[in-house]
Amino acid sequence: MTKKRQAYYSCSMEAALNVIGGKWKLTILNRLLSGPKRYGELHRSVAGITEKMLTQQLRELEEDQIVERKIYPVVPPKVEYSFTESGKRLTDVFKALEIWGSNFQHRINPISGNADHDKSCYTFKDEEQLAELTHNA
Amino acid sequence: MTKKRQAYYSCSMEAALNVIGGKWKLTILNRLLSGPKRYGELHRSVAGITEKMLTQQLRELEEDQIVERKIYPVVPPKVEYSFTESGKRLTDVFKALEIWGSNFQHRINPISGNADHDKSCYTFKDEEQLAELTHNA
DNA sequence: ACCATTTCGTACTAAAAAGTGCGTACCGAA
DNA sequence: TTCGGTACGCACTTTTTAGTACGAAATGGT
Repeated sequence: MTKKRQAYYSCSMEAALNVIGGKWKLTILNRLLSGPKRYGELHRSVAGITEKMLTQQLRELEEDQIVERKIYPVVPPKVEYSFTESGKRLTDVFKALEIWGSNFQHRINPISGNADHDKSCYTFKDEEQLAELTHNA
Repeated sequence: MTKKRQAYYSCSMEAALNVIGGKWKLTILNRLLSGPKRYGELHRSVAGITEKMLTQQLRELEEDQIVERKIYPVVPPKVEYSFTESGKRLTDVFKALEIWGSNFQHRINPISGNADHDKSCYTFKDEEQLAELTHNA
């Protein structure tokens, strides 16, 4: 059963949001940034996700051609997921979200001693760039 | 009744997505890009939205300090909504989403003669920049 | 013959988000 | 005194999304 989609988008932004908008998708995609991953690896590295949700989200990402699914004809099964070219281009979106989101969390919860709020899912090529952009407003 | 939020974000990207992730939020924010708008103006310009949803989404955006609500003490009531400074900084996120989403729609539905798919919700300061970025991959 | 391993499928349930419909306050004008 | 215009609030229903629980295939090793 493929995901229900809005019949109509008033603009491209909405289409993009729909693609990455699932509860687990950003986390899954983040894990794939460091290279292809097997189903089981993903399952272990995305804390709390059930197998059903993992499979479902991966299917949707595959359908949208964000990730590729490579099946090795072995037993027990081996399946690897990785970014497509189109998926790789989401990097700019991730960066923008990470920068704004980081500022947002500092503003909403400035005195939290909880370092969780500073976790960065996206690893910038240039870490200094993030630091700079993050604190200039 | 304020929106239920995830208790925990594994990273800032997720927090950001949560803020702009409502079904109508991108559209509403787009309308505000051209300046402050009254409740009624927004209602008329966002096709299909109900008053309940408009109010609800605006309340959430206000709570997250993305938009400001200015009440004029007149009868009948007059209320104006506009971006906060933090809200204005979402521009980078919008750009990234628009660029990627535009490519995505071309790829998913390339032969659609329907110009709807080309609607841009975000007006770039430099239109050429968009065109350039949109077609280079 | 039986078991372990890996990657799912699927019926069912629960929770969250969105949509419907109707009501309210305010005050000046007719 | 009733009416119009504006910006909502709220109870309820429907739709969508997420979670639970369990089952299945394939095959090499014991």
